[in-house]
Amino acid sequence: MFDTLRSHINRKIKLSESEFALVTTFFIPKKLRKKQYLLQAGDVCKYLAFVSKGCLRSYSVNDKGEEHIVQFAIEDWWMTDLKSFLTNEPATYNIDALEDTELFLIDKESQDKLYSVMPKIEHYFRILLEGNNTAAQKRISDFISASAEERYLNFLKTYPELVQRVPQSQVASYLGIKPQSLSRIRKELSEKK
Amino acid sequence: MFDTLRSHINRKIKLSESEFALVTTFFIPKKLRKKQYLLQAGDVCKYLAFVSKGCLRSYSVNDKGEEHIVQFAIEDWWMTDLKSFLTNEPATYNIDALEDTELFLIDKESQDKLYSVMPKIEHYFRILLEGNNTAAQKRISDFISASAEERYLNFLKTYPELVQRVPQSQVASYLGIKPQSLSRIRKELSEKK
DNA sequence: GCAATCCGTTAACATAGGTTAATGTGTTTT
DNA sequence: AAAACACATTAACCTATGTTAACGGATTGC
Repeated sequence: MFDTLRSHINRKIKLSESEFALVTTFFIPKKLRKKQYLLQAGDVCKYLAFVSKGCLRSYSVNDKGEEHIVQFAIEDWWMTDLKSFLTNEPATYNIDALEDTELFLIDKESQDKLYSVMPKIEHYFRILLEGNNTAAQKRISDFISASAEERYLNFLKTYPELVQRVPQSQVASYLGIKPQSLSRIRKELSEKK
Repeated sequence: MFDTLRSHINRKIKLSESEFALVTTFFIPKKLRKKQYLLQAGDVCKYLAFVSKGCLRSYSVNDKGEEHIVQFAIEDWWMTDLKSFLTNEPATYNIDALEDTELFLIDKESQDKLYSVMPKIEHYFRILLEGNNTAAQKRISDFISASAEERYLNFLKTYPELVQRVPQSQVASYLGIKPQSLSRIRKELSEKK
């Protein structure tokens, strides 16, 4: 049941059978159908989610109704609206499923309790957060200094699995451009080479 | 000497006098003159730096020689090239001082040792990383969905101190636009209202 | 105190990406 | 099987931001 989570945690820290058995008691399994929400903007984000199978996206919707994808999460990724999760403020992002998806959820209180009964888990999340920070840094760097075409090429290189799995319009949204523009960029790229 | 660091840490966790005295032994004080480098791209980033006084910036330089500011750090902020610091790979960013600056430095081994002798410090950094992640999320969100004008207004609101302290051209670089464009945007804003 | 440099402004022109709208195709719903 | 929908493509036109270049005031260095 918790195999995916277990092997992900074991890649960063070492836990015994019984320690991991204890860890699992803090998580709630949950399945989402394609298009189903895990979180809607305005609600408080109560859970941090580990994707065991499937694909999620988090996105904002502005006053014109335009969606902008902030993050994708496939197998072995964690997803939440971190700010809302940490502060209990209403979420600014929506999270929903791009495919039928299986998750393990943990709420903030359980997580804090887990930290205190098993400090190695805080260590695990600290390492995870470091990785997230470097990835975010990279993405910001890209937005500051790269053109849409360069960002698309970087995306292809960094997340080749995702390109196969999510509609092109969703990739465009993640890159901060319109689907028509991505289509044009792809055409130009194919003409170049 | 370590007052600024102490009060910053004490805002997140509680340390006794003697605990904090131990913590300080892990840090190296350092002063930088304006324009002096803390890190040059290509070198390995050995230190995580706490700004006690002054102002740093981290930035990339592309093949055309254009600089793009990834982050500012004033009093009470931490600065590093996180990826290089964690992996010992050559840094992709430069870090230098925009003002005469006073720092406390810690290297990776010292930090890891500090985590093990004082787990509360790992807790402190975990909380710090969470805050960093939410700020990065916000900035990415801004790049995906906001115009240069909106990003500038957000910057004014979020970092009013910085607008006073750093040259406008540096703010433009942080926003991902050219100084001339920021100048034009400011003009349009002043005409509107 | 003078020269050099940095910094912000402005303006004319260029371009990447947005907008609108039409078309085709495959997929879901009924 | 038909209708409705989701998704990608293309094209003509529009706009925000980039580019190049010139100017002037302020600051820094000698």
